[in-house]
Amino acid sequence: MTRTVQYRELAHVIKQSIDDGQFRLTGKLPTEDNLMKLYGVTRYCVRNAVAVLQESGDVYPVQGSGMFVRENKREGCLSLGQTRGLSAEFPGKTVQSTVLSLELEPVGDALASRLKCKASDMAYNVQRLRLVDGLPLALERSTYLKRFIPYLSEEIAQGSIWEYLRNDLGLNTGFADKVLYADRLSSAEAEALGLNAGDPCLVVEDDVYLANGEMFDASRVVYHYERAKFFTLADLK
Amino acid sequence: MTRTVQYRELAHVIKQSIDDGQFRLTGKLPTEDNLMKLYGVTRYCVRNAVAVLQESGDVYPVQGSGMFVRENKREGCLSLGQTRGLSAEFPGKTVQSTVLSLELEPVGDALASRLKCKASDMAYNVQRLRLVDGLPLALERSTYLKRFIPYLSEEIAQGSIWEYLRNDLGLNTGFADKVLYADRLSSAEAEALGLNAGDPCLVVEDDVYLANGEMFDASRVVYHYERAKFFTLADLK
DNA sequence: TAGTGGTCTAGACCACAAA
DNA sequence: TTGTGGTCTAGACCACTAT
Repeated sequence: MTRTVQYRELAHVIKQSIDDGQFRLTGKLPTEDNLMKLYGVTRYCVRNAVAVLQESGDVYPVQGSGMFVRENKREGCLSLGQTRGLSAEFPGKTVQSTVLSLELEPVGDALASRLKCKASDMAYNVQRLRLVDGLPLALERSTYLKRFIPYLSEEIAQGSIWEYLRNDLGLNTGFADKVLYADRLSSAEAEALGLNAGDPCLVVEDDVYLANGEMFDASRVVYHYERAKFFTLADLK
Repeated sequence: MTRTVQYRELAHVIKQSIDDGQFRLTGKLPTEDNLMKLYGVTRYCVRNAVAVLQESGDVYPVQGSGMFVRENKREGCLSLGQTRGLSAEFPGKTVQSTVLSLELEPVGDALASRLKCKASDMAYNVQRLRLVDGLPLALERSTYLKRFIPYLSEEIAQGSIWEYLRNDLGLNTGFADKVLYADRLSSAEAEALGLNAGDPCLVVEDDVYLANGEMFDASRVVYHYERAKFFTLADLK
């Protein structure tokens, strides 16, 4: 008998079935009763597994009727709700990063309050131009507290910092606060993105936290307004 | 003994306590055990109540340590995750709407596929300028299927359509798909918002669904880029 | 080692939808 | 009326944190 978490695994299996189109005929999942029998688990596990899929927007419930399959992404749009790094957003495409600068320096007064740390705390400041299939998509400036990210190099920054943090450093990421707004491009930003100063842009500012609630990253990303659209789900309950 | 849903009520009570600052000293909720004893409910109810607060971003869990209180809104920002109408976003301020047009007409080919209905289906098309404390914040064009919204008037549209749908029509709203991007203002849009043609703007396109999964509203809102910022939470698990 | 949240079992009854 | 998801009880043991 396996003694691992059952419901996450079950959620994954069901998600696979959805992607395989196994429920396309009815548009909904098997009943909880059937899922219990199919996978030999209790109702608790089934409901937990389905709850995972609800949160990710893969299904929605209709009491008395069933769990219906739902699209949780949009063609050509970046996902806002579940950030897993830009690389994960473009499965078929080439995601590259040009590292414009990478420095280890004190956080400074301006960011210290935002990062809830001392101004003298050390941090990696990274500036990258993110390219998708060779075209500039976004200009990113990110500050990682050294306390949590002990090492960062230009070579790593050229790839996916996100995957490095999770897979190599084993960082237990938790959640992020995001602020979005439209603005005008500065001349420096415009040049990097291949646009003109004053052109529109979409700005996303992230405060990123570990699972234990400690903030480790503050970032500001300026997106090319013609190439970046975002998709997200909202609950209206 | 009340036979109503306990956990929603409990969630509400806990939320009140949070807002009252009762957990400010420790920064976290009482333990599950204590909540059980405090409110005389089982652990199931406690965990469900806390799960509600987790989803809304009011708390986050740290296994072995506690449920910590978290900010789920940002000063001067609109909430993206839980739309309850613009009026609900500005508790202290005056939210007005100038109705630019309101017509009952067939959906037409362009919107029919998006609304998953026939082109001949009737719908209310509403255009409104949303003002906060007298200043133009956004220009909204929304299409409501008559099948679900049998009546709509200019008087209603001057107030909160959202509250009308929920409180008066008793509509059981479910969820919304949102697409966000930056763009340039057309001359008509610019004039309404008090800006210049070609200026940046933030566009939000919504597909809004009932709890049973039927889509009843398609909208496009163009926001004043200097006055509208959005705040949202992301899960990184 | 004690405290705290996470997972799981095996039931029961309620609320809503569809036939 | 039957099927299906929603709420609830009363336990048990596991995993992680803090001391």
